Amino acid sequence: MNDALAHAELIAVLTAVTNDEPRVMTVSKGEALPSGPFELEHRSLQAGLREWVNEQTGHPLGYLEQLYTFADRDRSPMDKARRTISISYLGLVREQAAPGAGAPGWHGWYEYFPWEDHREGRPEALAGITQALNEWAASDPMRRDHRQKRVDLSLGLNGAAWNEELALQRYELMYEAGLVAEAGGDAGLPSGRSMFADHRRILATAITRLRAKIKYRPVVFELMSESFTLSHLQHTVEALAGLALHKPNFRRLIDQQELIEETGAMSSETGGRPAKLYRYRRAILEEHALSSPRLPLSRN
Amino acid sequence: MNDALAHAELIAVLTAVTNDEPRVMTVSKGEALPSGPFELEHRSLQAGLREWVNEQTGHPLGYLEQLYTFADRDRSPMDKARRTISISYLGLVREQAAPGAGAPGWHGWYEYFPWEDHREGRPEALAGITQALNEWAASDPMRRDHRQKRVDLSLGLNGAAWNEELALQRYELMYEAGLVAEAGGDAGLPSGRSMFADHRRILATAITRLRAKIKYRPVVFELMSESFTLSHLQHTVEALAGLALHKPNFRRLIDQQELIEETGAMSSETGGRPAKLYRYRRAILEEHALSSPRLPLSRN
DNA sequence: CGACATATACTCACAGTGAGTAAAAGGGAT
DNA sequence: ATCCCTTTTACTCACTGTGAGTATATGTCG
Repeated sequence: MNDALAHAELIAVLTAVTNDEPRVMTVSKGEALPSGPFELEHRSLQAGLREWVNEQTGHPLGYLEQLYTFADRDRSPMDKARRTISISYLGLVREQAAPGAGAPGWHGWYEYFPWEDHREGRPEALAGITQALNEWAASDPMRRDHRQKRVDLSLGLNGAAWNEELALQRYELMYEAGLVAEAGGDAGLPSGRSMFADHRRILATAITRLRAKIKYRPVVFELMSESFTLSHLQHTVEALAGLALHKPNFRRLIDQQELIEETGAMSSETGGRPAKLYRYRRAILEEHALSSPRLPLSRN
Repeated sequence: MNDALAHAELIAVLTAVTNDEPRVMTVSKGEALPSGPFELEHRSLQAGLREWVNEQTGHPLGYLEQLYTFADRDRSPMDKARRTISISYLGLVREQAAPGAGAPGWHGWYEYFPWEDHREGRPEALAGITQALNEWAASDPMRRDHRQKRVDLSLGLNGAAWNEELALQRYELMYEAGLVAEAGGDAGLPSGRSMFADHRRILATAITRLRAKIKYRPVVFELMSESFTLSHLQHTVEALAGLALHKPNFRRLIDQQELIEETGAMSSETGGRPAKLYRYRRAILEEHALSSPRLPLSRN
């Protein structure tokens, strides 16, 4: 039997939100995600990553979730006798622990994906990308319709609405069309900053996962400091989703879920009426199940 | 640096639904999930698994999705110089390809998890389990309340509703309480058939994942044959969810999503009024986004 | 031919959601 | 002090989607 011996490598996407801007921890001046070998002493993969992040960054790591494992042959083309298995994780870091705006190592999500931030309307970056993808779709007479539909759905064109969860799909579409630097060409488009190997793809995976998860699990609170205002909470969600939310309805949503409680204190940060401070009720997870999509049940 | 050399092992949870019963492919007379080494020739993990399943089982494999990767030290206690990394996958097999009821290698989900099938009401198996878990909760004076809440929520007691997606949570709770054979004791409870190593845990992971996924992605159709009746479709979903569904509402749900279309033919299988046959519209995935939980958007 | 079984079609009340408006409570300028 | 500006907080209203139940069509079997 051809016994497969392999390297195991852990890759971390550590995310924090500071100043209403989602950020990711990087190394090599923002060129790569932090990664390290899985070593024999580690109890488990998760434990390995935790230890390793602590050593290297000093950031206490709260929420941690596995993203994806891959071992494509193309990734280690040099060494034919060994394969590298990469296991990627998504980790959330609390705001207080995150460094200031200009601190080294942390870069904004939207430096890498300028077209993903729709908080102030459709970003300009999308204009050029839309045109380039439309041309790419038209360029293959055989698959034209199929390609055009993929483009429309991904970018929210021709009647389709923008869907923030399709971040990974969009990146892969641009990769396939050769619009990003990692795939060769980059015809002067605002196609965002590129990264080492497939690290930007991993970041896109993390963004997609997190954008989906905030809708049905209270993970945002892993990014918030102990107490916060409702506006602050909303801005954090908006930063992650890359969308502007409806204030009254956001508030209704939050308190009908009973996720938070008042601390009693107030905040007078932003030159308007002072806002109540809230804290997350951890106990909620034990009280009642969170709403998830439902099947049409029958009572008997 | 302590370079981590490791074995890579692929584990597959292959599921089909035959005769309205969800089944999983097994080896060793139902004692283990099929697994095999990841070899150097394989292009990628996914490709490796596909090849390997084809060789071993001859079943064409449709949908395939990564489940989880783990490498706990406890799993390979003998060999200290090498670690085994296990990468598990969920695969869906179409009904027509699946063998008959008594065929070797395929076993019903609910042999391993008798308490998970609520299609005909709460199964009897839950009575004993409920009692045992309540006793377990009460046995630790310090953590009593916390434990009791976990039990109530997992099993749907004291006001909580049964949530079919908690299959993994339930198994882990029973494991923690020492009620399953894999964790030592099994005090004569109907705690289901056990499996090699942590394979039953992996199966529980697959069940949980699939039960969640059928709600927001049209994966059921990966299990159906080319044409089917609405009742057949419903029974397949019910088999997976382990729940009875409300017929009129199930139908409404399906056709308002425009997932299927009539073939024109009829089926006169089950001694009542003949039913229309339908087929899945693959094109739907390109037409409009599937509904997912939504954030309260703002229009500008 | 009538009882039975299943498929299919329609109805109705209600809760949750999208969207917008109004009032409250601070700071700062005049 | 008063008025303006900003932000928080509170309330309203129409509408759609969902839970639940009932009625009708169309076959088979005794």
